[in-house]
Amino acid sequence: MNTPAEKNHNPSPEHNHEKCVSKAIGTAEHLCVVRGVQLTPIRHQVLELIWENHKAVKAYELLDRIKPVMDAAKPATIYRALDFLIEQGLIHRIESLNAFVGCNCSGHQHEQLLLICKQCNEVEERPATEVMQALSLEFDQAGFVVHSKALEIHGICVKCIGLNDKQN
Amino acid sequence: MNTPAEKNHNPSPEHNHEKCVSKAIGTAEHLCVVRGVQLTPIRHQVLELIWENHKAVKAYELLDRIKPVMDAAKPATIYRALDFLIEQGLIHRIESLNAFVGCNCSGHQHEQLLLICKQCNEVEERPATEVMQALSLEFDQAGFVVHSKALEIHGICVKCIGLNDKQN
DNA sequence: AAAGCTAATTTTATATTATTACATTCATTG
DNA sequence: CAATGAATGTAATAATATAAAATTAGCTTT
Repeated sequence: MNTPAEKNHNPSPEHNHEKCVSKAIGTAEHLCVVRGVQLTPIRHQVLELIWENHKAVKAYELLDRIKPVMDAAKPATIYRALDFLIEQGLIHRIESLNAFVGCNCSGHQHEQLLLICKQCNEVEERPATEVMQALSLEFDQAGFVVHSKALEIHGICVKCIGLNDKQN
Repeated sequence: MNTPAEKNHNPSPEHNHEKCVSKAIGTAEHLCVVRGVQLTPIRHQVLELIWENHKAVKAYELLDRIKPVMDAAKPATIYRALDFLIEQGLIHRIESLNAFVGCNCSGHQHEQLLLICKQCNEVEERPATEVMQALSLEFDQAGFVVHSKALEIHGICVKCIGLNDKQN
């Protein structure tokens, strides 16, 4: 029998996460320079922790994980870093989990459809163009002026379905 | 100058709220009988409080509002009632606000698009059929099996836009 | 270098939201 | 009417998030 941790370790053979992270961090660094904002050590650290994987991560988990490196870290330390990263569009806040996840859509449409797997906790972002168009029509019909969207879907991702099937 | 409360009082001339509430409560009572579940006094009370208006309301606000009637009420009292009402599809939980709102779509597709006004705090539910269809396609493409959806849009509703325009 | 400015951080405290656990009571129904 | 499961009462605490004031670090202006 697998431990929960093992069960939730769900690598995709074709996914090179090292590359994925370095791209995300690189883009973040570049964007901050371009925008004249500071990706300070704390912010950089938090962003790296978030990018350790593609799973939704909680603020206090980040706090625990940053403490070995930054003993003085307090909730406010984390929340301020998260606020900054969200403002800069470098991470998403997942409202329905009170959690956070790295965003790899910087520069494009930032508000995407989030598919959140209950089993492995990984989050897939999808631009979902048709959905967004249908939403726009809906807003027009309602006369509603949008400021922000939370489009969060919970279920089981394709990788976990595959794993589950194999087990039977 | 208006007080915030006055500013946020935003009645629609064509909306008969008394009728609206009695319909919602009536439907709830009926559904609970049909389903063989108990709409106990506490649950009924909480449902009525939620239906006082169409605004998103917080759990601890409900707690404060129920105390005059039920002095013994504690957080668990409210959260248990809310859990029941959500299970029965009689209210929605608004994930991005940690708040709740009455649901008038019982019997139909329960998961609807929620348009949440930042100014008056009212929530409009919309079936948004085209959006839902586009979402289904997206899930199929992703191979994702959906358990639940949170589709929450924040912005300014058509009534508030009208009011704001008049003020200029 | 000193003074002044701003953004960022530290620190402490506290507010807000939600759950757990266990005792008790209530409502059926066998 | 006793047994059972559902609902409630109660206390404590966990989990999430923010506020506010003091301090620091890095600039820039003189």
